[in-house]
Amino acid sequence: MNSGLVSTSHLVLGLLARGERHGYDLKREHDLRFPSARPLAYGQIYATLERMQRQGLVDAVSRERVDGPDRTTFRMTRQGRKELTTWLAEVETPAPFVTNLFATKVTLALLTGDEGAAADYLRRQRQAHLARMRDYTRVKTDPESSLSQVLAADYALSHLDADLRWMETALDRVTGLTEEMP
Amino acid sequence: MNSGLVSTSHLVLGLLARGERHGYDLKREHDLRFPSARPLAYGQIYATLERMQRQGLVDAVSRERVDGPDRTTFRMTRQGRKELTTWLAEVETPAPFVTNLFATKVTLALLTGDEGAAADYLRRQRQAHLARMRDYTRVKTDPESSLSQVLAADYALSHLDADLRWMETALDRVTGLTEEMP
DNA sequence: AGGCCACTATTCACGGTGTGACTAGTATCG
DNA sequence: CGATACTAGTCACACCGTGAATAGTGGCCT
Repeated sequence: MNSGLVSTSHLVLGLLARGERHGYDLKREHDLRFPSARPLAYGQIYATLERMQRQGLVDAVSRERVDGPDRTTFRMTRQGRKELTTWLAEVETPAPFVTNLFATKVTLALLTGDEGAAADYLRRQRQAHLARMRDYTRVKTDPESSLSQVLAADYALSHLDADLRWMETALDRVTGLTEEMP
Repeated sequence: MNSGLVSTSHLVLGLLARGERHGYDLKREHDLRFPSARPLAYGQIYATLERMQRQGLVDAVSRERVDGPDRTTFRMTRQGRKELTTWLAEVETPAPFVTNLFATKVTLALLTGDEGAAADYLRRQRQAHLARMRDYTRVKTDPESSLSQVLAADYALSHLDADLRWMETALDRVTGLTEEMP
């Protein structure tokens, strides 16, 4: 399940859909619209814009100075618009492979022959997840929380819970395994 | 929730824990141990090994020819062993931010002012998820499936279900929104 | 008046990460 | 004896992100 990755280009494209923007602007708009999302660095935006320009998705409109240093304004090209609508309509096919970090760690721990380490890891990881879930639950019940924060918390909670259920069964299996050993 | 990323170095380190290996070997062992995982390209392994060597995590042991082209055998250094055990014991702190691809798409679709597209996307994404879930359910009930496949399917299913629940509420919200419009 | 800080806006060098094409040796099979 | 498949690795390249550096403007405090 890697269906959690958002390409920076598409993000920028989406933010440009409403009109011309310069890099600094895009960054602030991003932070405003996606407060709970993965942080986006300034440098990242400029680098992405340059790549997108090379690919013909955006155009540098103007270069002028308004109360401060020079700013370069960008707009979507027709091709960019097309790419955006395609992407927005495109269903994300959940990856045909499964990336489960916990399973990988446990498997590798067992491979090195250390069942104790595997079980220990699982127990501590479970504790960490439970703690994180308590945090999100607090966000949900906090009347100060914004709607988008509550929605993000909901999403996070259900995925943490999914992880947790996997860990419980794995733990049963691993401890069962070690107890069988003489 | 980006707790689904496995760094290639750690993976390689784990596979090297049982003894010396050369790149080609590592690739095959990976495919054997992690059949449901993200595919790992040969080139990726060699590149990773080189970086790890630079970082002092592995050593090139020997360079010899055995029934075929030259092969370079690698082994973990003491530092590599240490890094591995640290990593294996290290609890993954779920990211402090939430990456929700579906939410991002819907938000951007709404930003461009296209509620229809947003709702439409959600409906089709839901269908895709349901289809994928049927696939995994089939894997689970298939007596031919290996244990690791069943476990992977379990994990995938619960996460797909978590996504699905998020999409259902989002869909209610978006369609409610468009119906309010004149 | 002078100094400092905060904000705006961008650039640059660099490093990790992965991809696809290519080379090259050996074995096998018809 | 030629084609093919498997083994093993190299290389050039592109993407993506980071942190530091640069540079202009305005405001505030003393």
